Amino acid sequence: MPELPEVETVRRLIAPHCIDQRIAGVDLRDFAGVLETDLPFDPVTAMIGASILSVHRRGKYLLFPLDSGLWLTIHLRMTGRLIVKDAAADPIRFEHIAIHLGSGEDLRFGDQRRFGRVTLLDKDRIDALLDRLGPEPFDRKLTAHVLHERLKRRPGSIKGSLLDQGLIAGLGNIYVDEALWRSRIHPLTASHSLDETSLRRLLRAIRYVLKLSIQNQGTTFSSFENPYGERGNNASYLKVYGRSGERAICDRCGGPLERTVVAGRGTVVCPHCQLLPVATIPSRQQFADPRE
DNA sequence: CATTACCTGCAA
DNA sequence: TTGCAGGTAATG
Repeated sequence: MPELPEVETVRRLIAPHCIDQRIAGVDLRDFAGVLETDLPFDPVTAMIGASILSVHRRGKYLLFPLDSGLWLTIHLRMTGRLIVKDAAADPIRFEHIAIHLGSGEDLRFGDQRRFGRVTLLDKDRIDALLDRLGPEPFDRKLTAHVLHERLKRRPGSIKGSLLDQGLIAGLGNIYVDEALWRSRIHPLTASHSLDETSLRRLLRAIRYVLKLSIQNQGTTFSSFENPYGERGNNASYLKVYGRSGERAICDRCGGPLERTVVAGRGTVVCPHCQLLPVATIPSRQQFADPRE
């Protein structure tokens, strides 16, 4: 579910419910492993009584600095949901943790696939975590020139690079495919072969597709819900992601869209608009034994 | 680099 | 019944 626009949507909607709220209690349910910490004390005890100072997003992480100096972080991974509920409300589907706030409301975390994590970190650990992430896509210091410097000696496909949170933080499979379509770059293009002009187009496209989706409160494909249980409205604005199959037609040239696998992920391209340049990353299909 | 593992539900 | 899913870390 959640890439940068979905996580940002969650952040914006939960922030007014969380800021300056004291954590009155924490309930773990069937899956206690959802709450992780490296700290040498019990995270539940450490959270109770602390107040949430603010709600930030960095890449796909939600960050809650507490007045105790510790930081609560939440990563939704694939199917995590963060829902605001009255404390008396029934558990949400796949609920794993409820954070009771002083207001009488709860922040409920649920996750069908149990990949998501809630963690409690100290300053050093949060710094280490954030240091691993590349720049935010909207960071003004992130320019085509900077991207070029970082990509020009990098192996692998541009799609693989864009999915790497250490290069640029917050993109996932949906918005990588969308940005590549919009900038007419084939996902298999070798990262190092893109010149600054192409990267300027790519960066503009990344910002465009992210901003559009944030305006639409994110993309709901199957499971994403905002903290009030509502769907995002961005799916109908997608040009390629999820549009493989029969009459999936490129909005630009009218040709058929094509589904492949790049960087291990399902990928949709317009093979006409997104020209495969000379320098590409060999794909498994290209070298597959024809006898197979 | 690709593949596997982590989990579960759902559509084909 | 199989394969696939919006993510990421670990492994080969």
